[in-house]
Amino acid sequence: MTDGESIGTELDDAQLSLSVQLQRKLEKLILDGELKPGDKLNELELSQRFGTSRGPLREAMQNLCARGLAEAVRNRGVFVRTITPTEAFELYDVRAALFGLAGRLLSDRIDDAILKKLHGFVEDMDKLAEAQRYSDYYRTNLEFHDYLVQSAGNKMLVREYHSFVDRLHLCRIRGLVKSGALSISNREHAEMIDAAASGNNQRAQETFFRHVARSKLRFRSTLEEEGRI
Amino acid sequence: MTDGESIGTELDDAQLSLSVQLQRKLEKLILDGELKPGDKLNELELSQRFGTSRGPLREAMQNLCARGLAEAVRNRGVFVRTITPTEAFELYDVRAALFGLAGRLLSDRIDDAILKKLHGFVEDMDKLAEAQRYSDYYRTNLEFHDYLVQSAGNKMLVREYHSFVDRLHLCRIRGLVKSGALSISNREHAEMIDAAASGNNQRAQETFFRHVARSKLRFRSTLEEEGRI
DNA sequence: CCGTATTTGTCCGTATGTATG
DNA sequence: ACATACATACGGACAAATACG
Repeated sequence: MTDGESIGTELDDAQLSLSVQLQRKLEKLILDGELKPGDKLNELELSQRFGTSRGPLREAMQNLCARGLAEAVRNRGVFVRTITPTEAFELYDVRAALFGLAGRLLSDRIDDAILKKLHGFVEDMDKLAEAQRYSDYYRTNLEFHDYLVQSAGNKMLVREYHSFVDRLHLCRIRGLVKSGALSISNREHAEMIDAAASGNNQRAQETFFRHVARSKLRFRSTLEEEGRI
Repeated sequence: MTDGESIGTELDDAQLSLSVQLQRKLEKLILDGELKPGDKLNELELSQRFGTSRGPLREAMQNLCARGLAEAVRNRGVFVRTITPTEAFELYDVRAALFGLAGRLLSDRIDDAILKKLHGFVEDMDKLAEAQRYSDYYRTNLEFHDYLVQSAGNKMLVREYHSFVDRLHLCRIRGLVKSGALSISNREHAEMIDAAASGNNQRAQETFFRHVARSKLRFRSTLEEEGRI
């Protein structure tokens, strides 16, 4: 297994229908910020760009709409979804609830292997915080949260959680990119692990929930500082 | 306002794109059980049945796939989603988390008007339970839960909650259609209202969560009795 | 292995609606 | 207000790939 995993994005063709392939490409364009909120998804332009006809492309765009990454306006076209601050707050709350469930479920199935891996994440992030390597911290932080949700063992939850993380991504917030926020945030991570390891369902859920709730508050502060609210 | 609300399903045309209209019709067919899990959605047959071309129909089917009500198999077609017991349990857990969030949010904004309406629902259901009018109880029960989620004031939550309720609907469980389960269930409803009115965030969330968790247990029992597990 | 049916994707035509000058 | 240009929405016909009997 020299590679075979990381390809994924380029050569997974073949098996999937064209509309699904297009859907993923569009998704990538949006999440990478190449297509920004409010941008129009021009059928002709995109179909030529991808070398397909308009049919599959329209199907892909519909798919994005259903998942909340885009929205269609009758007779005007499809646009990248614009998330208002109010909607972002709503998304945060739902994400908190989903993440809380992850904590609750995880506390019922956590074992030494998971625990070890989780502590590894936190140690890594501690070092990255100290070294002020914000970008790496951000990435590791995402992986840490992903791993937590994955470990809860509920596929529906994983799918849904990502759906909300993706939509929040439309806001382009690297909220915690300042000063000592990193180590504070990482202290919360350690608390979450303890809560999950305690075996106390409800406590784990609440701890996980509040972690995202605090992210929401930080996000709100950022918006206020930027005068966007 | 003699009517105007109940039409909705028939004459909402005009404004919406054809693919959205078709999506709703297909959704109705599935949720009404006219199309059962595993059934194939034949493009030609359906497009003729609805009097449209394949384009909008395919877009509608993609939309259903994105929302988990159907699934597409390359070069074989689109089929109504089959929910395995395992998946159903997963759906219940996520639904519980979403419903718990509704309780938490509701406890922050509940007022006399909402409280009165909620108590009205419970009284109605008490009467229906006594009269053993199961079908009416079931419908009112759904309305009650919908109203709770609506009242939480988070549109993203409403949308997501319904998505999960719909998918669970694919299992066709009228789980609580037996004996004294109704009045027991309704006692839980009263407890939920009290918890929401207490103003205690966490308690409300937990109470709401456990209500769905108990539904999950009842569902599991039903499956076991039917030997499906 | 072959013939049929179905799906998938493409192309073109037309109508309708929106935006722009 | 009007005309033009452009994009979308929908329909229908066609070819290719694949599944199934």
